[in-house]
Amino acid sequence: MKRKTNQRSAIQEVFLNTDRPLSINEILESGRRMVGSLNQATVYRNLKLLVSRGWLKKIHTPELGTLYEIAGKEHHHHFQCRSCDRLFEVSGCAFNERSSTPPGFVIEGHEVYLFGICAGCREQNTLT
Amino acid sequence: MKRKTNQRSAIQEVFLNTDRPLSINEILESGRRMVGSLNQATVYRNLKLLVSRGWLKKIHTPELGTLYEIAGKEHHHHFQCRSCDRLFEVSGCAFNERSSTPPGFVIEGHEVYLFGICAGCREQNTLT
DNA sequence: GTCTATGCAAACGTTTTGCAGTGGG
DNA sequence: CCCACTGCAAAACGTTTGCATAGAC
Repeated sequence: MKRKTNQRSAIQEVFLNTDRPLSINEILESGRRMVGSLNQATVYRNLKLLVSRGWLKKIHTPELGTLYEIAGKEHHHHFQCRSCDRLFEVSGCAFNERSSTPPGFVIEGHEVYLFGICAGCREQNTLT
Repeated sequence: MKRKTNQRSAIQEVFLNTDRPLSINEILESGRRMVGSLNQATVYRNLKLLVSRGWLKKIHTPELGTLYEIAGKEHHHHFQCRSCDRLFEVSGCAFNERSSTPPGFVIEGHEVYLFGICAGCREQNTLT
């Protein structure tokens, strides 16, 4: 049915070696270090496949565009640093779904995006 | 410096007449009812201007693409109905920023996206 | 040997830009 | 009368698709 290819394995490897959501270009660049011929179209096709398999999750942000992360992790949210423009994972959840539900609505899930300055950037600014 | 044009006024009018975030096409269609010649490029240019002025806010969702809403409203969040695919405003906020802050990070704001079934769609399904 | 997955290039939808002309101040 | 703003068309960008071929099984 589905064949195992070096390209797809490389793409999955890229995700297993990171702890934050990745952009297409980051995936393509890292993947090419493993499979030199790796093509953009192949990346797109495999990302779509892996999302439909439930292995990956798609994330959107206004500034960073589309990012992907491994699905099935523990419930968590995301933090976007407005200095280095990277998206980090934030563990835990301080959101109360029930108390936010408007009357008559059925809530099936939620996502939270935090933004500010990450620890690394904050340190650099302090030093200056 | 900045001139007042019928096109820009029409676009602002569109937002003042709605209570939910709008897509480019919704803005274009409604705007054309006021200024027939209204062009897509003009809409894009004015949306960008109004965002940079802080009059509008840009919102992104994976399924609905880019939407715009008036900025400066009371703090609120958004609910996306996975049946009718519309984005609603949800008042109030059940999110605790402080308890979600990873050590060393500085949080400046947050956004919450809820998804599920809106009251209208739920009613229809019940009737069936 | 079969048939899926790949690489390449063309196509696509959305957003941006260059340019000549319109119209607000 | 000036120059910001508009409309139009072309360009740019991210993503998808058609097709011939490489390579997994």
